[in-house]
Amino acid sequence: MSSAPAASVKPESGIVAPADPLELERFVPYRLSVLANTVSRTIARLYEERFDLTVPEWRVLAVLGRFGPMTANEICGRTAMDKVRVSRAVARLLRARRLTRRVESADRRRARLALTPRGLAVYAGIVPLARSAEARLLEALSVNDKRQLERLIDALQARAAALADL
Amino acid sequence: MSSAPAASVKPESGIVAPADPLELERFVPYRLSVLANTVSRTIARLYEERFDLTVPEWRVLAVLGRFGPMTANEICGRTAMDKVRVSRAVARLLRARRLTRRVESADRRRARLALTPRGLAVYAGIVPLARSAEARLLEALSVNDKRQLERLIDALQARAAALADL
DNA sequence: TCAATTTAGTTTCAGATGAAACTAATTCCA
DNA sequence: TGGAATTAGTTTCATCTGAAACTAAATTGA
Repeated sequence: MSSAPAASVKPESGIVAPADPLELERFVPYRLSVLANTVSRTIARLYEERFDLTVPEWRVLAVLGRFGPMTANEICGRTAMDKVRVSRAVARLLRARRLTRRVESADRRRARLALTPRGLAVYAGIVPLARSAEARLLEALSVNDKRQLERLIDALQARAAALADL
Repeated sequence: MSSAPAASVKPESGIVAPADPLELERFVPYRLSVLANTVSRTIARLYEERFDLTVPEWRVLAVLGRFGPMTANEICGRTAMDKVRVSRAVARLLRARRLTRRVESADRRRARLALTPRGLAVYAGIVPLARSAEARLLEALSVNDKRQLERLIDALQARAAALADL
């Protein structure tokens, strides 16, 4: 593969290529994006078809399965999804009778969402698949590498969140 | 925040919650996804509006800027994007006169894509922004951390790619 | 030599997405 | 009080997305 002339253009244009062109394949934001997509798609394949479940729906099940009933708003906070995504995921889960929804009498804008037995069964079916997929991914790493990875992800996430709301 | 009862359901249903519910917030695939999205959106904000450019378009400019003219297919290989995405990004860049397209006479299915001066100017304008955004993100890490990060990303990417096409 | 297959790239279709507008309920405060 | 502002959640709209079907050109092989 030519790593040769790179960006060049008629000299008279006055515009010149950067002396040091950016190498996309070493650019950390790009690599993170490609990695996260590869991983996400691989894991999603485990449950999408088998359980007719989208990624946002799986996340909703995951937090309800772990923490018990809560409102859509609380789900937003625990899944890093915005309220539109959560609303749609919840709507679809309700249609499939995987959730119930009870308007709170204390504040009738809110509704408490809970897994039905059917929803719980889906959740219980996916958890081991998700765990083992994660384990297979991390097989590539030593115990220490895994510790480092967690630490680095946390540090970067904190930093990225700080930069995001500048 | 209740970390209390977690998934439970009418006992007579026969379905029980996993003894050890999955903790989404520690699940590596989830964390990678959230991190990559936070980073991507932050960086995209730098150029989306200012240059009226989408992420796929930026990737196309980035590889053409670095490697010089190539076909859409070669761009696919260098950007981890499928041909549909590349085709659309290229179409939009052509409309904006940021690229030229010359059908190859040797094989008239292919077309050689190249930056116009205008496209090169956009590329040259973004490169320093991208670099400095990456630098600010990585400020959180020590020199050694950065080395580790690159190594871990590479290892995970290789592993994820291997698992993806099982 | 020419029909079948492969390859490059585009278009179509059926969702998925987020921003912004919206509805309905609650809270705030003059 | 009661109108303004806030909050929970939904809908609308315009765009993005990937799978599959498609077009056109090149290659393969009987």
